[in-house]
Amino acid sequence: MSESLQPSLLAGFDLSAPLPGIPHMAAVLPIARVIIDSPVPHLDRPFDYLVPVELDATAQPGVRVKVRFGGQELAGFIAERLEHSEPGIKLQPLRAVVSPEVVLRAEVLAVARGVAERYAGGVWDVLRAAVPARMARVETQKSQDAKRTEEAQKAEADEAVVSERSTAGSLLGEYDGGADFAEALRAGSGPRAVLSAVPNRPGDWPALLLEAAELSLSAGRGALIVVPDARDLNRLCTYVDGAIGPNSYARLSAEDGATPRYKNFLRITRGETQLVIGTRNAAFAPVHNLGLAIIWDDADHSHAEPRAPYHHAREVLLLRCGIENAGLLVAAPGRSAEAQRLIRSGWAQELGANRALLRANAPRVIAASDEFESERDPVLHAARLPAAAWREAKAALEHGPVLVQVARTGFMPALRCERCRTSARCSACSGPLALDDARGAPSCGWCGLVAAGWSCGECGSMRLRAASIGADRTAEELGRAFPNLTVLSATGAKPIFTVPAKPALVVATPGAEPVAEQGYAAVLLLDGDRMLAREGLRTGEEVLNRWMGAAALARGRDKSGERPGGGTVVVAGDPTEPMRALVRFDAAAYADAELTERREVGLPPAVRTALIQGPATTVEKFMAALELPDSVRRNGPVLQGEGEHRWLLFFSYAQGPSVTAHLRAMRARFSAAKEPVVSIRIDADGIL
DNA sequence: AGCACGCCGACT
DNA sequence: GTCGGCGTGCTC
Repeated sequence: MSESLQPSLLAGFDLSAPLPGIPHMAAVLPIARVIIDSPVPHLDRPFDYLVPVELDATAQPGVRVKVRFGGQELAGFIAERLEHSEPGIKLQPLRAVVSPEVVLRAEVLAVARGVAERYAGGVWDVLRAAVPARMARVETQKSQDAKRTEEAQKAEADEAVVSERSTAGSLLGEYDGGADFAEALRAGSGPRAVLSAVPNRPGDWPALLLEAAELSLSAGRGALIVVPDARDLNRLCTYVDGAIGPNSYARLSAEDGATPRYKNFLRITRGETQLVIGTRNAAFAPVHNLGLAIIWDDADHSHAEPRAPYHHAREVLLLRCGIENAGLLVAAPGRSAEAQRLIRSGWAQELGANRALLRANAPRVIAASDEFESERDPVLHAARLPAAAWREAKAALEHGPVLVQVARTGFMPALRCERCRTSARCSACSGPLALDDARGAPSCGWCGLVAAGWSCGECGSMRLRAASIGADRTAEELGRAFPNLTVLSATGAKPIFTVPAKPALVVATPGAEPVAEQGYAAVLLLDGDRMLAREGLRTGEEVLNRWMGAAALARGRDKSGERPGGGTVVVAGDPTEPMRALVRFDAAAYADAELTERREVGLPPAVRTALIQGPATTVEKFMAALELPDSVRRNGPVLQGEGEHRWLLFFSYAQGPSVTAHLRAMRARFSAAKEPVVSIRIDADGIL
């Protein structure tokens, strides 16, 4: 304190300070380490501030604050309170505590930092996904609301337990190793497992997941279930509402709107509930003492965040389970290669379905490759229906609804010149032309411009034909093949969630399939060849997982008339490996074979990847500056449009942390040197 | 994005 | 000798 005179002397000269003398700071832990809201990579680190005495009580770790930073007011979170800061830095005081609610718990911050590190991104970008926007109203009105419903909720839950629980046995116990897994959960330890769900069990997958979650709750630990989208969320929530009551858990989804999202988030962070069900951002939900995290259908692309740093909910949960010593259950109708890798590496155990269980519950699967047979019947041909599929559908329609899975949405989602077959493009932006219904004019899929007087740029012809058939067109053609029958069309844009147990044809795109009340009597998978024709490393795996998702909606095969007209799945197309896997109903074996193959050729997910893209000169400088071991494979530069370069790095899981940390540090250096932004995407889907 | 600090030229 | 140009780099 030998310099104590100097600061006060300086403060005396500081005319901008409204009050004379030094403001009063908190007596203990006067330093707040703050994570600031800045998109600038080299500012992606905490900064220290002084805590004024009047903010001492509320400025706790995890609260939202306002701070002054380089001449501007920024939002931030307090990461921790400290006794001392780095010497030689003149600290600013905190400007304000926005709300005393602890919205960023220490474990969640640790997870966010881990995610930022793994994806070479900014912590704040992760936090934006992890912590919902504040809705000030919700904070005050909440508590009384919770009290009021508590009584009703208890009564409701008790009642539900009586009606549902008595009929439910152990669904987990049906899987190999499932009983041990359940026992570990009940004991409060954090077991890790992967399973492919057997369809047609009581309550279906929602019952299975809830059973696992409740085992964790029974051990006094929290549970978290992450599903891909609103459709699955609604299905799961409906089941859970019926089983244990609507107030026994918190639902967390960005699609529910800012107010309900924040309201439910507060219930979780205040510890009012330990069971959370939600979509991808719920992976960060501040569940107290998390004991089990569950991810449903991790192969679904909705689990990947579309904004930087493009993290995947499965990877978030993997990190989180390590940090919080919680269990993990990866469950799906199929199997992702990533999930298979967890089994292979011994990190997770496989809860296998034995053949007897599968035989009793899986639908019958038929491969139909008889193009020429349906070629003769113009109606079947127009509906792209192999004769075998038509026969099965016709028989199944006696007993219930039939699902038809097609690749694309719309009516004619792509058009081409009738004469020379050049694909039809928009004259303004070169986007693909599409037709929405039988009568309308073609319009651009990108800019929406209506192409009234189209003529082919190659040959001058003015006539168009369909390059692909969408769900709506298929529905129309099927209506002709099956007259007097209800034909429904379900797509992402026009969703249908459930259909009654009555004869009907339900045409749907992958992921948009409605659930049939007592299962579909038949499921027709029509566009396999088209879906498999798409370029891409993971096409086969994706198609199989989409098929498995739809096949899981079919009834089980005939069991002594208990369910008349047991479920049949017909898959149309040329015989392929994914098709054989579907017939065996064994996505795990397929994923395992895929993983073996990827390991041999050194491609993801047997290895990890980093995609580096940006202005050519900057990217080349960036690549030259990287100091990575020779074992990191480099692929590039690939020209990417106007003056853009793209590189791809391949590295092992063991190298992962050091590689992503290095990329992150290098990006910060370039940012500080005012170089243009280099985009980095780690383990991006669909790039190969 | 602002703000301080710094090195050089013009003017008192 | 002092004031002020804006260029570079840091921001608790």
